[in-house]
Amino acid sequence: MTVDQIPIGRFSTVTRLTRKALRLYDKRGLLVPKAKDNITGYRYYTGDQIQRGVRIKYLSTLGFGLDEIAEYLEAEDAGDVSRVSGLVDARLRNTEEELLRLRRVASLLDNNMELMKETMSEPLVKEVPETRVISKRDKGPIGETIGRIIGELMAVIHMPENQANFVKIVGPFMTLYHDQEYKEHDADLELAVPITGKVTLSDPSIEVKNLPRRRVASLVHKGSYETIGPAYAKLYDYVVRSGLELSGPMMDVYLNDPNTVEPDEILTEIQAPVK
Amino acid sequence: MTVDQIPIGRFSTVTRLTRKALRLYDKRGLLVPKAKDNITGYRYYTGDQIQRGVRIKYLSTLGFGLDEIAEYLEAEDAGDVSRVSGLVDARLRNTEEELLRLRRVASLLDNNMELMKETMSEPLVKEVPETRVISKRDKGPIGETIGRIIGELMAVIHMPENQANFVKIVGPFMTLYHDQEYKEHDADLELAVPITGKVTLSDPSIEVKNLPRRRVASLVHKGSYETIGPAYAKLYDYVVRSGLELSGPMMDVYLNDPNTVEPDEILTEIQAPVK
DNA sequence: CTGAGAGTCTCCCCCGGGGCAGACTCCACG
DNA sequence: CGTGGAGTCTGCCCCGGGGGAGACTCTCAG
Repeated sequence: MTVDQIPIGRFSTVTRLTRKALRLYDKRGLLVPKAKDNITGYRYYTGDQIQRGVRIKYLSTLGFGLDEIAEYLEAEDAGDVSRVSGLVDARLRNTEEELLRLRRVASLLDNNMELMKETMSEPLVKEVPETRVISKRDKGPIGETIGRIIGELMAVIHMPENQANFVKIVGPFMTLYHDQEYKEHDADLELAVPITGKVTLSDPSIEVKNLPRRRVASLVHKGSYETIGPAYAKLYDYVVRSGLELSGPMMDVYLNDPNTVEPDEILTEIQAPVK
Repeated sequence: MTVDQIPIGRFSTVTRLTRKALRLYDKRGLLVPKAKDNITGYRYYTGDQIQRGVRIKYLSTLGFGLDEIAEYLEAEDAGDVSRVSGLVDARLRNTEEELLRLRRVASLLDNNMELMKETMSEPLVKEVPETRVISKRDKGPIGETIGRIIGELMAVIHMPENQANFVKIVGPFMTLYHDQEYKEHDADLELAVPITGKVTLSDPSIEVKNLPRRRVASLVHKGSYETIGPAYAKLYDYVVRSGLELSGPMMDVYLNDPNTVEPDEILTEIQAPVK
């Protein structure tokens, strides 16, 4: 069947994958042409490979990465329905997060910069008393990880034993940034929330402890997290001008609930520990 | 002022730009540390540079590329309001397109693959008569370019002279893919729409001509463009099985208006010219 | 049979950084 | 004054391809 000797250009038009992509998939082992003339190096695909090519293209427009696509196709061929739908669910969740983010971005671009003035309070230095908190420290991509850990802490607090012991949240959630630099994808984060009551812990990575009394420079920012930049700059400027020195991890304190409040009504207190 | 000797780690926390990003911006000339110890290579930033860093971070979360950011900041410093708002508008348009696309993707992921069956007609071979069209051929990113050219053609058709001469659209828009392979970012496209009446042309790149009579293998696909893959595969399979040979650019014919109809009701006819 | 034009090959640099290795440097403490 | 740990440096490979160069090959027409 000479019909089944499809060169890359033709295969490209029918699968709507670019040549560049096809060569890459060949190298990665994702879609290897059935025949390759190893004198000239020409790739020749067969008719059966079109299905796989189309599948790959589709999954790729849905936003799957190449490794995920390989896994997906493998699971599909093996009839492993749960693995397939797990991958789809994960992708759907990512897509929806991205949608939320882009909506925020679009609204910022739309009423451009208007709201950026006067969206923060004046910085001040204050004393924060010792606080009993439940907390967990972990590493990961900054946004997801914060959400995930908050969920885990909430789960512990709402366990029947703890509810029976009247464990209660008595202050806002806060994030401690333990890195000495800003990281986005592998940040070292600690989430903490003030509580009362006798807590039973099951997960060893979650602990109850006292955040020590500390002096902080602090400032409250109003608006979505994307616009928090100037607040950090202002707080730092204030610290330097006051002749103070930073002495510990920065903290974000979530004064209201970002999930229930409009994005531009979100209140975040930034605390910078000083000596 | 030793205070103004800010090493990269500290500068990173206060601007929320990663070190990697800062080093890149240095190399690209976007944000060059005021001082660099050229024995040790250590970068030292100053307090004034924080503003610029914060600006860059903000623009970058809005989705601007580094070149655009440089242009934006330059225009902003020069007080060139129109250039700034031009950049913002362009970004907003891109963001909104991306939102539309992600919404389609999310809905595909949600009711996963259910609709993919029976969303295309059986392929057939037919004779298409010679047709008088107004058309324009151009290169560019596939999605945008199609939209743009359609807009240009519509503008010509709706010019007063042409309306006075009863120029009318008498058939669906169609795209001819002139590349011998699939391209995404620099596709060679021709948009055409059947018309009647005596047309006055102003733009030399737009022409009125006859699409010659031709024999095509054809199939109608129902659904958003992301799911069109299997239709191409099926049509190609049909062509090969029928012992036919492809002989010209593939065409997409838009049987209804993608902008007014629900995404999964979109009808696209695919035509593959055969000998 | 030969040439031209179309198709294909590999290699290299680009985006906007992330992750890591190996080497160097800074600062504070003893 | 030395040393250890934290901070920083450069350089390399990775993502998922896009763009282009320079060389080779295929096929069709004369």
